[in-house]
Amino acid sequence: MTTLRADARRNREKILAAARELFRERGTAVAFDDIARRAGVGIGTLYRRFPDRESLIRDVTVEGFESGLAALDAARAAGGGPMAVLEEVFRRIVEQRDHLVMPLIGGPVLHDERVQELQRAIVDALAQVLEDGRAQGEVRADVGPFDLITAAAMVCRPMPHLPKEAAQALAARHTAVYLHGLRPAGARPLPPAGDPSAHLAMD
Amino acid sequence: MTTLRADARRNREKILAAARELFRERGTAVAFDDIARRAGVGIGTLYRRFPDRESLIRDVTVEGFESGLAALDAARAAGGGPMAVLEEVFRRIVEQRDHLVMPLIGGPVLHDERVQELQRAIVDALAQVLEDGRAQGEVRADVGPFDLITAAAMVCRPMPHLPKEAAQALAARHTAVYLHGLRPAGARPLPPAGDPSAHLAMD
Amino acid sequence: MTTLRADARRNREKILAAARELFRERGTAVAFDDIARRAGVGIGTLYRRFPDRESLIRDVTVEGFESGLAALDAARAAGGGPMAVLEEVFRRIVEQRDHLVMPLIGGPVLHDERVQELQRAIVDALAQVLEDGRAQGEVRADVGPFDLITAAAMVCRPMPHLPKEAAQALAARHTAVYLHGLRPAGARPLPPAGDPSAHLAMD
Amino acid sequence: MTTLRADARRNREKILAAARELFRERGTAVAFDDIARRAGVGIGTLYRRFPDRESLIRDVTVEGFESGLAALDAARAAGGGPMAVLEEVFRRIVEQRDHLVMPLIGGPVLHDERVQELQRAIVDALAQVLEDGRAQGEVRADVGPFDLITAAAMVCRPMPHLPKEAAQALAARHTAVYLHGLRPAGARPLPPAGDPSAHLAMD
DNA sequence: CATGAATGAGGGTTCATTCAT
DNA sequence: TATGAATGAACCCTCATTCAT
Repeated sequence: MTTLRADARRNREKILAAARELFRERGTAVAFDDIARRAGVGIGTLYRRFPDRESLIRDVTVEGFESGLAALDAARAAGGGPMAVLEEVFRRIVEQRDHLVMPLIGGPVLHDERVQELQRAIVDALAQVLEDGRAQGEVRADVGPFDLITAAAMVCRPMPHLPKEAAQALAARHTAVYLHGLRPAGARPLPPAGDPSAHLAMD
Repeated sequence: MTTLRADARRNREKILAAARELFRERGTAVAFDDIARRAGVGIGTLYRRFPDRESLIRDVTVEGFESGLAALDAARAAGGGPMAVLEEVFRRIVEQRDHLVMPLIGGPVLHDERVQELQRAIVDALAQVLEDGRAQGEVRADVGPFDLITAAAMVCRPMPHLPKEAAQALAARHTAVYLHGLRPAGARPLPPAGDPSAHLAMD
Repeated sequence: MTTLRADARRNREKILAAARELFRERGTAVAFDDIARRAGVGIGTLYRRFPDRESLIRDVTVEGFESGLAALDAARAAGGGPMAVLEEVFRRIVEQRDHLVMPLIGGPVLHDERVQELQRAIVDALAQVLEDGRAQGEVRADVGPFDLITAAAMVCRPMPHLPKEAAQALAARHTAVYLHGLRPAGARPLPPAGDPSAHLAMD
Repeated sequence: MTTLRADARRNREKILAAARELFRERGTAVAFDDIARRAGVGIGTLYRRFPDRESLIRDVTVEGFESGLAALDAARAAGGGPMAVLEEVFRRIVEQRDHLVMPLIGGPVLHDERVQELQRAIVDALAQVLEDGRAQGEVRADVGPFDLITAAAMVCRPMPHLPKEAAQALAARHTAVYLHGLRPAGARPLPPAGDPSAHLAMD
């Protein structure tokens, strides 16, 4: 996969875009024929590029992670206190939620190297933000990066029977309440977390 | 469905139990043969009792709603302030989360009468709890029953690649933060909700 | 498979007959759809009865062995000296050669119990005939049962590009020369055989 | 095919070698991709050199015939009586049997000119050997060149489930008995042959 | 009523063949 | 000329559904 011929590269992009849409609309079990049709390529091309469903899911997942990490970087670059950063991250994520396939913690995709690399970058950045938040008294101390990843995955998960706007509104409201819940005032400690770092993947 | 023969009734229960388990393990698209096998009945029997997938999903959904409503009633009966009631409801729900198929707002199941009846009962009870919460200054004013239903559905959704305990821990932590976010102090207003009552269903 | 329903049994026979024909016409890689069509059953029925190609090949093989054993028994029952018995066996086999799927020595089917049982019966019967032949000076001493099985398999193998009569004539002529070669007069010893009993299967 | 560029010629040889191996290992229906891969050329190159499967089979067949003819010539050159010649021919053939794709009588390849030319040369040479054999009383009179070609094809056919040595041993033993059967002493006449010259081809 | 056999539509996958690079 | 990407027909197999026992 070092360098792909120009047309092959274009096809790869079209397939990934189609898969992302259809995964969200109908789940990751969607028919390969349909993905190929929407991408405008032959079924054989899809199989040449992605020999099995797992590899397609993997690559869509990687893209989701990359978007998430980009949102995080952008939010931090925009400045503001730690809470403002978190709000901005989630605003961006919810905004794109139906172009995103946000991995949940755990699953086979975890074994992929690129996925792990992205995961680590995200965990590190979030840990930093949370650390700042704690230092400035804006964020409760018992919340960790995996809680935030879980929350992001939850509000990104498809709600197949709702119109896009309704789903987005519900996700935004849920997010707002959750973020408000991150503030320390009067908080009782959270239940223990186990070791969430053992898992990270798509739904 | 007025009165079923004793053995027929037993079969119905076995099928529903098997479906509930398999829906959670592998999704609602699971093969009917497998449901029949796990239930220990013939495939013909399954079809006699549930002529199509929709009707099976519907009945499992109804059971989920009934559990939710029961949890709600039990929590209210246990007494305590409104916030204590909500905490107790969610504690019960998370506890049973992998025996529950919790419907999200919206979807075809909405057209069923029994489902609507349960939905209304749940909405009414939640509205009452929230009303009390507002009156006592424990709960922010801009949260409605559908936000809570959404939250409950979210934390109940399957996380197929995680061991039960890990999923339950994540759900409990998420719930705790969310509930803490329901308190009014320092809250900024939520984004608008549209009309969520137009939808109610399973994932 | 203890007792099959009457119609299921009939279908099984039709499938086996179709498979036998098509295996001979086009090889064991023939399309399952075609087998089902020729048998006059649905593809699903074929799969229910024979979950994979191996099991279908196995059962056709068993039938081939059974025919071979039957030919052997009939020939021995018909009486005559050992050489007359062998001639009669091969005459019968060549006669039915295009209804037969004659296993060659070696292959995965060997692991099947029924196949091994038939193999042993055939080997024993042939060993007896050869023993008699040796005793009466009609058959050379260095030929064993596996040589005869090999010869039978060879003359039964399909010759796809020849009309049935031409194939049968060539097989009959080859057989006649081979059997003539079994007589001891002037024979030089055969090359060593290794351990042929380690193998037995279809082509 | 007048004169091929040096590298093109090399490619042609590599493809033929790969095809010969794979035909024997997995049959003539083997995937073209696999042949190209084993030959170390692109699939396009394979198609440029052999526009269809038939032409590839034809050329492998021609090579088989050429080897057979060479074995025949070498055996005759080695001298000895007619029977010694036949024994030497078959010894050589069996020895190389798993590098040989030996055509059976009949089939589409027959229409190729080079194939017919080789066939005629082989038939003529065998006829001569048999004629000598008859004259010297070493070979029965009712055997013709096509019987020998059939025998050679039979003992060369792949036995996919047997290790090379086992297959070779069985073939050598079968050949020895068959050749012994060619001697006239006490022979009963063979069944009639039809007109075998109407057919000649690969399995 | 319960059972499980039969059916065939549809989705998964391979591979022969063409064609752009 | 060599390459390998793209294509789609054809085969494999599962499974929802019907129906005979």
